[in-house]
Amino acid sequence: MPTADTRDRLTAAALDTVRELGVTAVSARTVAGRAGINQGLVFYHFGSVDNLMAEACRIETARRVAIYQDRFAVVSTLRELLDVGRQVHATERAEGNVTVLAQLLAASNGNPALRTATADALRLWTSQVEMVLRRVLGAGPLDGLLDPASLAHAVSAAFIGLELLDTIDSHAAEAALGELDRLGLIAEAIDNLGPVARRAVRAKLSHHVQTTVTSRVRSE
Amino acid sequence: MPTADTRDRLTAAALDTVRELGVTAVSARTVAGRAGINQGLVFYHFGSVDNLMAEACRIETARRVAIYQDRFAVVSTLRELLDVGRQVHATERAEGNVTVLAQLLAASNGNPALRTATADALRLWTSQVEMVLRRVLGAGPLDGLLDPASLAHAVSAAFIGLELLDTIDSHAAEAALGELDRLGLIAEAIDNLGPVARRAVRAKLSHHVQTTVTSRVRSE
DNA sequence: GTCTATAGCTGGATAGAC
DNA sequence: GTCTATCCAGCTATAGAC
Repeated sequence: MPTADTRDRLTAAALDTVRELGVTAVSARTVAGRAGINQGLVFYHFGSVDNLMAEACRIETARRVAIYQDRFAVVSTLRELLDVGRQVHATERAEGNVTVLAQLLAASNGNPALRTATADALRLWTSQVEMVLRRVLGAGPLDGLLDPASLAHAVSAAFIGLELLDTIDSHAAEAALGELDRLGLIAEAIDNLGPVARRAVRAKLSHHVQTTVTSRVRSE
Repeated sequence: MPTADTRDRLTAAALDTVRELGVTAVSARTVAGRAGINQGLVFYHFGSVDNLMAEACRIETARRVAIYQDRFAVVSTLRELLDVGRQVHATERAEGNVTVLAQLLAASNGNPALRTATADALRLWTSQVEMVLRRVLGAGPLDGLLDPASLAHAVSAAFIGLELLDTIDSHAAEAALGELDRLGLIAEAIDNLGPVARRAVRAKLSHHVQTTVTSRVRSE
């Protein structure tokens, strides 16, 4: 099946180009050249360079998310979530895939084809995170006070920003990630407080926060 | 002084282009055309398109940060910080300046001239955030357990990611921001706990977290 | 300082041979 | 399906008139 092979080589070459040179360096010529394939085939197989990028984004994200699915599935505490988060960050930074997503996200501005592809890709990540958060938060004292879906969006966005920061200042990104780690430990400590303190926190929270949650949910 | 006027018109037009069409749409022709100026002047005044973008980034960021400086200066509690954060997000989304920074950050990949400019620009924001965090955290029960500089990087990165997310899914970005708001309220509630609970939290935290902080600081 | 004109290049996209 | 050849648009950068 030589067709599939060519398509695969093109999507792989496109991702490599984004990783190493940034999205601005992507063109039918550079990508095809890297794949050792004629430039015209980009248009034969994908119609346009944007479509090639969109397809590559979809395929790669699905593949990466699938890799972590098993690890996400066994997370049940905040600390475990942080551990997995660190693993994902480390691996993805080495492989450069979150960077790819960040690049495509930026390039999606005023590019409808890419926009929907990156939105779909990001949703793959957030839905995974959301499932984990739902499980982790459901067991803790904050159950019902936070919205897992919204929090998942926040986490994903933070990850994207971190990966972008990493490309221009890796030291700062490393420090930031360590700090998030420490925030997680603090959250965990609060999670492990005795029942008296838990009730105190909940009492303080439930009024204002609960009303915020319900009003937001109602408006959706 | 007609020179400065032309330079200003070019940097302004460059930023407008990034805002409305994304960084990929920036070229000497599009920018100069928008400014109603001849294309060659980009090279006369700035030497290259990259340099124009870098300069525009520097100028604009300095201007935006200066606008919020007064507001940052009076922040002394976590809730006030969140309020200012919301204001910044709302204003910057309307004006599109954080989006510009996010775009340039992505475009900095493999572009040394832009890279240093965006790194400088981001540092302007983080140093502001750091000052505020130092003040806010110093008054709270977490004083000494968190590193304001690292946390400032994390906050800035999260903002960048949010603004990027906003361009492809504004609903998700809004939800994420609301959730961060709620996290802030929770933190504030903990901040306002009685002295007994405070001591309990600190006791839980201080061992593990403190050692993490000191080991990190020592390694720098 | 600003304009016109242009050289030289790269990129998107298509036609047609194989 | 893949390649060669090609057209055309748009881009960077410079030279030279004003």
